[in-house]
Amino acid sequence: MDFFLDVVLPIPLERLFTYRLSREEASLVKRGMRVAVPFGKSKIYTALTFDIHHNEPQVYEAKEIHQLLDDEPIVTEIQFKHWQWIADYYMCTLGEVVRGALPGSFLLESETLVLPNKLDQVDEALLSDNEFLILEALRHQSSLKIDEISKIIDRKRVLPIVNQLVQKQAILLKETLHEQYRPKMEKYLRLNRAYESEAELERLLEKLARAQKQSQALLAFFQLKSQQKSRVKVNDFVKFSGISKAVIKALIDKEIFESYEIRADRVQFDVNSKEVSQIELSAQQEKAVVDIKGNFENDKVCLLYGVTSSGKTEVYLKFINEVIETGKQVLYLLPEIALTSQLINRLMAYFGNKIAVYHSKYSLNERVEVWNNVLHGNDKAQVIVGTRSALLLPFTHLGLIVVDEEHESSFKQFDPAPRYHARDAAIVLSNLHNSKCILGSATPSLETFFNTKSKKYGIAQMLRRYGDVLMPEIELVDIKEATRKKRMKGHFSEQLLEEISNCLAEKEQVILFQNRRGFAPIVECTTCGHATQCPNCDVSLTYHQHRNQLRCHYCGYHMSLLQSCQACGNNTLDTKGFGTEQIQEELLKLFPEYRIGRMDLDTTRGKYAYEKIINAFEQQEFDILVGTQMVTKGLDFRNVALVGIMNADSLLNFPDYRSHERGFQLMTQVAGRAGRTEKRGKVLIQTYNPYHQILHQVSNYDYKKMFSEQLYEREQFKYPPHVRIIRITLKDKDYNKLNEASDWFASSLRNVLKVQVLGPEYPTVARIRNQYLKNILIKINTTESITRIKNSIRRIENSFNAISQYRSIRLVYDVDHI
DNA sequence: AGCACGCCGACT
DNA sequence: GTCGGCGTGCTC
Repeated sequence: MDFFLDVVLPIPLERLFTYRLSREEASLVKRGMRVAVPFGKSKIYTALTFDIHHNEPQVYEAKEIHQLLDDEPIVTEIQFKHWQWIADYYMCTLGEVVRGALPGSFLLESETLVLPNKLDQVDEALLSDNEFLILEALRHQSSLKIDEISKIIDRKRVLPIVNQLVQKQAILLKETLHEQYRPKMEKYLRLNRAYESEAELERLLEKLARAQKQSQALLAFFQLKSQQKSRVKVNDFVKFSGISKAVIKALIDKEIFESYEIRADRVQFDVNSKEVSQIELSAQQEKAVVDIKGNFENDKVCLLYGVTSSGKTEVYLKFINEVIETGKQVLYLLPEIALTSQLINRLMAYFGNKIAVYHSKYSLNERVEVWNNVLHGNDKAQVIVGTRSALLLPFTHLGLIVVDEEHESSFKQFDPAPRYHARDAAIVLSNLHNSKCILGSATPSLETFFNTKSKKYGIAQMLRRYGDVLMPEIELVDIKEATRKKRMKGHFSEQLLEEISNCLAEKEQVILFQNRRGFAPIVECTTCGHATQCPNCDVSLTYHQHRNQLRCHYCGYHMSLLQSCQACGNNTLDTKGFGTEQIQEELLKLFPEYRIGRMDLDTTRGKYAYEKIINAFEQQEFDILVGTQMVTKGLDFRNVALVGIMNADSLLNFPDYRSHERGFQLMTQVAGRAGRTEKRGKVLIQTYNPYHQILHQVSNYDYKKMFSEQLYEREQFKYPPHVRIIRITLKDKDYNKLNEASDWFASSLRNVLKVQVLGPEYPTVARIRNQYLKNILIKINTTESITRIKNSIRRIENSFNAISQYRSIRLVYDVDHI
């Protein structure tokens, strides 16, 4: 009987692909292994094995697989179920989830190599110039890659020429898979066993008497060996003895030393475990623990609503500790890597090397290692701290998921599919594992708080700060008035400047929050009002001072700043709006004797840039830190007495139903950075509109009022959590075609769905990378079957694609769009 | 998604 | 002519 294998390819295609298996392969294959399969004309792709069966496909000839890449599954059954849920719920393919889940180095692709064949028998007279060049190159190199050939003959389309040469039997093509993951090997040194006995050793030392360096090396080796009482690493030995590599090599060549390699674990931390020191909880924290446990007993997800610095982390630690004692795994999700360094140090102090970290700034190889450790249930990956993609790891026995800062919108994946919300997908995952789930926040998302109100989730509250430190005093500063009276210095009100001075005089630190990076968003001509636009996107370019450049934040286009206006030629360019860079600059002038740091996307590129800035600020190498959103994210600075929000209005005036909620969260979180020790901190919020209700709710710490007001508005205007939103984006570079097509799509939706359909509308940035965009919003009542709606959307999509002009238009679904 | 194939305008 | 651009269709 023949065997056939269905596989999932990491591409956005709905269906599985079927390959033929030999009997022997069939006996080896289990679901969830990687397999290399030929795909298309000549490529080899990595796929995941799904089902084995005997149903031979009728309409095509199944190809044979290329080779199995794993001995054991690297993906678990639960993962498949979870991924399938993600694909269904977020309207993408399983392949896209696979692509987002597997560390890139798991997904090998083939590369075509060109090899010489019967070069001597080729009649050179029959060769074109290009063909001759290729063969000439092959006389010197044993193989060539396609893009190398492209360089040699300086043209893009190489394949026709290569194929000609294959026909003339001058060359051969070979598809090669390159395994990208290499375990890191460490070199060790040992003494040849022949010299183990003392007699032999003495004879050896005599023999080396004239080779001074070599006998020194030998002695040093014994010294180190007795010190370490374990294997001797070559590198350690070199460092210890100062013996050169040449000497060591000579000894190896003489077969006195032997070198050998051991696979080292790439992901290593300095372990300074204090061994689970007892976690001391305050009465408030104890109470929260009890409340959470009560909810767990009813199998409920539990929200831990604790104000900033109420000590949520200790509560998590308590639960993590309990879970790992039962031998189960813990997943600790964070919105961004930014938070990890401080938190990891803390977790490590308690749990030592049971902590593993997983996020996108980790290298491919490191991610593979964490993946394997999780899959095999290794101790050293018992607690995973990571960003949303950590959710897709192969947990085998997950006991607890903590979603910290659950309100953060960065839990929702945006650009490539799968566009999943990590918080919601985490809850599904915890159900699949029968594990517990804690959501934590000082400013819960409306959705989550609403779910606690409707008793879907449980809630535990901590409304006082740890050690009963007072919440900082928040004051609103009316800069409209101050501007009118000409009492502003740049972007600073007198009041803010005064508070900063006081603070600095007391040797305390200041954080200033400005929700915009760069120097000034726009450079505008004051004569004609023209602002330079991006040629590829419908946005004005943003000015970045440090490179004196105008940049597009959407496509990365950049140009140097011109002296005069492109439109009218006048020399009257001026900046409008302001960013972190400009604030920093003004501060340098206002407080020349102090040190001013900046933290935003531009200063935190690179793997450790973040840590560096945070550490520097902690060590008080800066007096003032100017930053964007990043400074709000749960960082714990002891010595910050003052927080200034430069412009609250820019946080509230987004044309978006969530802007008030978000503004409240952002300001409350930044405010929480102030005065985390005994002394009461202070927060100044500069605004043109001091009567805004959100600002009052922020300054009174009135989350509940904000919640009820916003919830009411969401109800009135039909927004989540009262409805679900699916956003459909259509993209095309043909403006008219896009308009026509999106009208067609929207009216079909209206006809079929009988739910509210908004749009099509242009987004704020209506063109990105030369593609025009249009959005359609579908609002679905929570009582409605979302599956039914999605099926209808799919059917409409099929009809849409049946219209040939529309087929080229890209469709993007974003379920639960934020 | 990639990638080949095929048709069409822009240059060596 | 030849090359590369882009639209179209397919991938077991």
